Amino acid sequence: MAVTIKDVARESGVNVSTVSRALNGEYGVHADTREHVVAVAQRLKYRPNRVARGLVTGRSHTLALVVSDIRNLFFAEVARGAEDAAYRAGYDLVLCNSDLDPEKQMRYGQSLMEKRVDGILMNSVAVLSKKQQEQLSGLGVPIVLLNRTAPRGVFSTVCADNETGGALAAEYLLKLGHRKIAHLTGPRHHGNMTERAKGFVARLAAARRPVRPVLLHGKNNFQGGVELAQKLMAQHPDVTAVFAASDMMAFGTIRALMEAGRRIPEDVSVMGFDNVELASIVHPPLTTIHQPKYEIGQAAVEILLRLVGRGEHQGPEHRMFAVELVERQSCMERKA
Amino acid sequence: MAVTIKDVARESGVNVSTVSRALNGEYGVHADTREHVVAVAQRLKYRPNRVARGLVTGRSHTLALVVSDIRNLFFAEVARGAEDAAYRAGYDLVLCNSDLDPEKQMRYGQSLMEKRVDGILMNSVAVLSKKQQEQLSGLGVPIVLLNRTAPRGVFSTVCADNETGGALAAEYLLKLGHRKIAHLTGPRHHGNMTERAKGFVARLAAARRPVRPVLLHGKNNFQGGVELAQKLMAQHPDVTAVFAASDMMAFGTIRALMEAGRRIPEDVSVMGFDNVELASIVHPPLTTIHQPKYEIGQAAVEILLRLVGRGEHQGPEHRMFAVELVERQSCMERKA
DNA sequence: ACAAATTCCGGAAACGTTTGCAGCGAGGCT
DNA sequence: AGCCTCGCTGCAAACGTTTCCGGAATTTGT
Repeated sequence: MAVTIKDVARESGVNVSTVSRALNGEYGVHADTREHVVAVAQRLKYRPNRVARGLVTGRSHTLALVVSDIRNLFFAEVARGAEDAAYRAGYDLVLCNSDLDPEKQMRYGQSLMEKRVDGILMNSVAVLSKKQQEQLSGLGVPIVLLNRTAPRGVFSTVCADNETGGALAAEYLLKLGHRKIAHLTGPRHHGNMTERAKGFVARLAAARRPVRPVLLHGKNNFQGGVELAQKLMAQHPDVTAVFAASDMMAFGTIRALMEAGRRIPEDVSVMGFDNVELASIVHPPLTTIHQPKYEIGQAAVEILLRLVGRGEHQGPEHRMFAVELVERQSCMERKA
Repeated sequence: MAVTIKDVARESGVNVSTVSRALNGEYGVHADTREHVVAVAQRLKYRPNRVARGLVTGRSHTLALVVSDIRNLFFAEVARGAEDAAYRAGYDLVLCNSDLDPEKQMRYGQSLMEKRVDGILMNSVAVLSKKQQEQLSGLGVPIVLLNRTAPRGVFSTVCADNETGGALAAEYLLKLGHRKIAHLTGPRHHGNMTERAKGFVARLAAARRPVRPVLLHGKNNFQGGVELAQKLMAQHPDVTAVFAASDMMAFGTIRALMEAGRRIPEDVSVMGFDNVELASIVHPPLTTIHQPKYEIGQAAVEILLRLVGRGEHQGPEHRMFAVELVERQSCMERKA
């Protein structure tokens, strides 16, 4: 059906190997013949079959991105950064949604392996058992994770400086004079969020007059924010500031607080984390910690590309991005 | 390196062809030998090389999704629906961001072709020239579009009933008593949005006392909404209701209106289209037209799968989803 | 009990590339 | 003038599967 390298070879009167070399710009083929072959290939609209090439070279020129849910704005940004970088390098990016389901995650790992992807970009392996993690790393394909992981040394990692992000939030709230503070965070095994919490409570504890925040765990999405905020109001009605571990959770807490008649920021200050586009859109505009999502995705595939470059994966690479506080209107000084 | 079918064959004392048949569950292999082969394969942790298989079968078990930008919430939803459906069928989904750039779009088409994807899910070909469109359809791979397209018959399509969506919006605003109405829409060649506009103005014109809305074209995102709203206030300060062609644009117009001191919905009613999750989150909660984004993505790959099923692509399929008005708090009756 | 049909399995071609190796001619060096 | 080198090209193997075809073994039918 399609025109193959053989057709080009026949049509231009040379051997397929010559065609291959000419088209791939290798040394050892005369300029004239190369020109001729290229011309014929163009005339025939020859398109190399990358599957066949992949079979012999062992490289598929494909990367995979497995996230919990692409509808999460954070991952959408990361995905865009990753895809752009992959595109520039001539790689494709296959998208996988794991919902953080261990079984799904492993099945994706297997399937991607069978398809011989050259590298995998994964948001977390925290939900996997030790054995499953080893199984993954034993797949022989470089993997970069989107959070710092416990067993450093096996996987590469790219992430924001979550810990100082948490510290920044604490500092800011402290500066505003808040003393009754809560932190609404995600599931317990969520690496990035635990780091945010860690930095947050550490900084609060290190204050001249230390404060111990209320800590609540829940789902990392809008609904989770709503639920946690309701719980918070029931259990600790006196908090004046809450730091949510993600913008989506912050949106949820704002919603719940408002519905309960609290004003933001007059009655309670709310902070988020991520700085998604919507953070500047909602009302009130959300004060939050910015992390460079697009750049994270980009950096991740760059690392991946380097890793696949040097055959057997050398030592993993790690990269951490700085975060910064972006001050908007969801926080204010504690009223005296 | 990896264990191949030959290893399994040698280890289990049968021919590779038998292994292949046994593992693929074909007829013509004794139950005992199949069992044995399967056991050996499992013991050796054999994973078939899908690249090799793809080379001979001509099927890569891969679909592609090319959207303008995955960060667009609409596409993120569609992508999730598509990926879920693909996953269920054992297919992979490669993600491409075109920015609606014709060149990028064509390059993706070529590249995906070379990789022998089995089908392509594309949001629009409107920016492509006639010739480019033919080139795409001549690629020999089924393509389904996310909007109704002019030259019906070549591509399959899946979309919401944008036209009656527009009509619903008109009807609603009319019912609320509005007479000075504006419609903020996207770029002129945006298929779905022109349909929305069409339904909208048609319904307004069909009213007992027909009204002709102000029509403004701009970018389909938050910033576009801001700009259009500003322009609108300058040119037609007397409008009492605006229908934005997407939720993101609606968010932008709300922002611009509020900053100009207008109250929503007391001074001006605002409607959107899409019903993204955020629509219920922002303040005020946005009245909008719901379209089933997830289901659209899902349906699109289902069609694709059917199309690749029957080898040479038969006639294209078309599917349209119903929309519905979801009433929240961004609209109210025109004050007498 | 013999022909025919059926079941099971092995051999080998094929898919479309890349790539190591060898051959061949021409040109440079001594 | 002979030899070596070097640039260019063809040949063929290899990548890991699937699948067509034919043969052997077994079952069925009469």
